Amino acid sequence: MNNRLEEIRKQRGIKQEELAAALEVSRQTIGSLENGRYNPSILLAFRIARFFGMSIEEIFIYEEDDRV
Amino acid sequence: MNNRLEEIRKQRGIKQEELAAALEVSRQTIGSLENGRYNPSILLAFRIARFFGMSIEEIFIYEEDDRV
DNA sequence: TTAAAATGGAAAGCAGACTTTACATTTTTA
DNA sequence: TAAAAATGTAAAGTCTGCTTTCCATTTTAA
Repeated sequence: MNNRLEEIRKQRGIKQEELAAALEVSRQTIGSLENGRYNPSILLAFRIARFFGMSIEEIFIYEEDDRV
Repeated sequence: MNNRLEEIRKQRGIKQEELAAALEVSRQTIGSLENGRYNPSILLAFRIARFFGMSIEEIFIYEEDDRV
């Protein structure tokens, strides 16, 4: 799964650390998501989407062959 | 987090086992989601939403105090 | 109303999401 | 250009999502 996290975060002019604080997760979690090391839990995805005022689908890009 | 899985599945007149097969997960996974034993991964949430032709937000109901 | 089908749910095991700690590299600023 | 700030990334640990197996309970159908 791809995502537009880094792009959206930079549009808003905020740092990984600030986003992490706002979402109450670690900075490493944000970095790991931005660099595709893993996918967010659905709860974190909701919190990210809500923080940016967007839908999950606008931020996280599901690809047909993504397996559970 | 709440969800409308059971309601939507029954609207479509399909069984847990059929939904499980369509999504390529186990029947127990569907039952566990419907009964709130755990939340889906974001990949499974995407697959469920796509299967029903709905958005994740229409099926899974995030509540403000849900923590990661 | 009994047999079959559907659902509920537990246990053990594996993989992935997230944490903290720690250090290296890159980018920004003075 | 040197110091400071921001980001990359790894390791070990915990917790949760999902699996398979198994059995009990509820619902449907003959």
